[in-house]
Amino acid sequence: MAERLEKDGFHLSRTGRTLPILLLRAREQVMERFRPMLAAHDVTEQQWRVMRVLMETEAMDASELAARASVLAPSLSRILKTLDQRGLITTRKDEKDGRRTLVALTPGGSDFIKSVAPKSAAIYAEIEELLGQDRIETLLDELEALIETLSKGR
Amino acid sequence: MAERLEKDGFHLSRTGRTLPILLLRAREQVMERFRPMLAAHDVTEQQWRVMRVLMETEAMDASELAARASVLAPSLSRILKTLDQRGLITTRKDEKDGRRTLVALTPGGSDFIKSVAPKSAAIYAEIEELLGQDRIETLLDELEALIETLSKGR
DNA sequence: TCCCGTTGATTAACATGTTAACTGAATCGG
DNA sequence: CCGATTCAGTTAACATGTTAATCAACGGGA
Repeated sequence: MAERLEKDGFHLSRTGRTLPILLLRAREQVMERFRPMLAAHDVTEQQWRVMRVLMETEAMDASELAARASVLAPSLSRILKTLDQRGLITTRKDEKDGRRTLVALTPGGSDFIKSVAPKSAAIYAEIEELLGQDRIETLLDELEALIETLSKGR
Repeated sequence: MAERLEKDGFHLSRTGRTLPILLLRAREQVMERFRPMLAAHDVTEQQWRVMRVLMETEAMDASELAARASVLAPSLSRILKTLDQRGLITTRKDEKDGRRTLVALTPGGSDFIKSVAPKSAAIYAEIEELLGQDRIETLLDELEALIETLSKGR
């Protein structure tokens, strides 16, 4: 049973020991290690994520891209505009369905990722060394289970 | 060992199976359950967090408040301005140290939290029921360990 | 074919995240 | 006591999060 605060007749979990806060702080600690690298290459975390997803699977429509990169549609619209202006991606209309926007990396975008990827991998390896790969895998499994359970549960 | 992508001579962990993404998605799934309640009371997630922290320990300076609520100082400045205008908190200068701003809930702010807290607790209870308290505690422990390790590790 | 509800995407409006610059207050060293 | 430095907080500027509104393209049914 989680520790509780009992005060003035109401109770709440201690703020510092709740899923929302600890998930936020954990993510913050992880991202802190990537931030200098991302800043050095003048890309935001979200822009990097979008390009990485595109690298994994050539072209795709904006909806799928948003879902895979965990970015909301309005944010993606702005991000794509920025990346397009920088020549890192291109967009075109889907000829089968005029509503969809197909997005793809340009050769320059692909080169960009390939040049930065080793640094990203190195940082992730540092984290793996600090935490231990087993513990990370366990944690990833539990996070996936949480996501699965909450996304379906009632 | 984490699964890897090998493509064009570079490799990265699969985007969908990394700490940054899964921590983000897990938090998103959790928050999704609180959002309707927060919106119904016209407070943002961060505003709610700030007030909850204030409820736990009467008054405190802005720096400590920011740290406990996991909000950056610039965001906190804006949040405090908003909450002050709504009459939910008050601020005053620390007489011992003129640089510090002391923040406290107003009686109205305290009442607000007490009135909303039961709904928040009910939602958290739902989540506990879906996931199981044991698994949540385990997850919270692992997240705390991750935070501890990464915040100190080199 | 035409109407209409749905869907993919963008835009708008406001709040927060993020970094840097800036202000005022406290502190340290000479 | 003073000047330089450090510290707490705010402001600025830009990017993203979040919800709602908007718009064009689809698609089904009368």
